[in-house]
Amino acid sequence: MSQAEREQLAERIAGEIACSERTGETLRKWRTDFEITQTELADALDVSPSVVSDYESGRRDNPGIGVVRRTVEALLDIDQERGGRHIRQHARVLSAGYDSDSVLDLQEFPAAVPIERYFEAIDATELTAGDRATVVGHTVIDSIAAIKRLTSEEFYRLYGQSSNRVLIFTNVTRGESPLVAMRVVNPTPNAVVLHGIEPDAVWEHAADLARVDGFALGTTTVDLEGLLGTVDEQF
Amino acid sequence: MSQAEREQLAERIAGEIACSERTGETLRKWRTDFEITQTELADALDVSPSVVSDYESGRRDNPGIGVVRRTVEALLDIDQERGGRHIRQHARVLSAGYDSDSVLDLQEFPAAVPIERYFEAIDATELTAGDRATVVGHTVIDSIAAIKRLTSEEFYRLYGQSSNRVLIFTNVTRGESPLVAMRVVNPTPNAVVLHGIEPDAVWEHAADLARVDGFALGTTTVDLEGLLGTVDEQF
DNA sequence: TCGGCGGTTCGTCATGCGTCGAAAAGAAGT
DNA sequence: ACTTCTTTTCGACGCATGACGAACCGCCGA
Repeated sequence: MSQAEREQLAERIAGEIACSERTGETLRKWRTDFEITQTELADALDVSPSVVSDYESGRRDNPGIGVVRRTVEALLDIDQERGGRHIRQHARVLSAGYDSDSVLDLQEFPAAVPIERYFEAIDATELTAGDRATVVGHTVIDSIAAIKRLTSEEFYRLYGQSSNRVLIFTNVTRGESPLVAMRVVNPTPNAVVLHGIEPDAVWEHAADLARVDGFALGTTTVDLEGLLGTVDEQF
Repeated sequence: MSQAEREQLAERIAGEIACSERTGETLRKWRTDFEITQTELADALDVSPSVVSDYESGRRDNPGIGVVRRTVEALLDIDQERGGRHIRQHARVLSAGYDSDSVLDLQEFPAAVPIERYFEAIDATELTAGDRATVVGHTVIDSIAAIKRLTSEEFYRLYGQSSNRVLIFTNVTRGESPLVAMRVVNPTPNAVVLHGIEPDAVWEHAADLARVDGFALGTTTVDLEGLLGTVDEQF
């Protein structure tokens, strides 16, 4: 996490907070995203915990940018002290030019990983075996946020440059739209994982579509934080 | 300029302002970038011009985020009323995933443009003719900001995906580093333009290097605003 | 059942933001 | 030199922010 990357990340978070309708909620969103308690944040900011609560609950709307800046810096500082897992994760997404509401993680593995091994690690059930045996990275996409927020150029970039990777879609109910999207893009990823649903909840044609394009298809229900942690450690 | 793009742009600008050490200067930077006077901005915000001046001159450090948000919105509104040239320009850069301090513009032309015609439009002097006859887009890069701010991944993306394009480098003294960079990347662009220097100020080996990789090389001294306007209109 | 921990609510107070308007100083054009 | 437009400077003032601390609520683990 270079200095430049850190600054970019800080600006993005600060921008989101500053432009948010409900500052407090956004502030809280980022604190919880970084897995930091109000008390810890308050300590880092050298203020009383009630202050943090007051901001987040919106008692003061329109906080000064100083508060926002200091808060963001504190979040990043704390994460950095703890090894910088969240910073790294967001920085990866950012430096690839995406928005971390839609792209939850994006990672290159140092070496190719057999798909079975990957599925095992994230505790996925395989619905369809694919033609290609390994993956070299993964991209985790919030399917709803992506549909709503990405521009067509970004879509193109995101899906089109995902050969040899696994795409994980979160926030799916049956997996219909991700699978449809995969039919449209070219080249296709090596594997697709639908997150948060059971195998029997999957859209009936999903397996067929996966077969047509020759990618592996799986589902997993492990919680996302855990999933990302595991992948970070194992590959 | 979709709603989503506008919001993203707003967040970026707001983020930069919020994280800036000297808020006022950054506020001013963006206002002038959008070619808006203090008076116009004040009108849009429905406050007296002195208020705008006070912010920009830093009489109040630590403005509330409300001020920042409203200001950014006003800038975007005004530009939109005027046709949205600056918004479009920044949005193009953003949706390609770059930072508008380093990448000043990025544009796809509807049709391939002969390099001579492009050079003519931007009033460039050709130093070396290239192998390839046309370009399909241009990318304008602040060479110093790029060197200082981009991550290696972004560099790779920026230079590597620029085949069939023209790269314009601003903020050059002799054009040494851009030309060296071009030797390293692959594929190379179809043309390179050094902005802001006269032909005889160009680094002595520049033409040779351009010849090796077969791209056209030129210089231009027209001011950047004008250049971007012209390209916007003509192609 | 009782701490302990994370979080919320609220009364209180000083400081500084947000705003105005008037006056004046620069920058351009005639 | 005179006008016009943009920007700066400054005194003034009300009210919101930024802060504290004490009290309080829910939840969890022992």
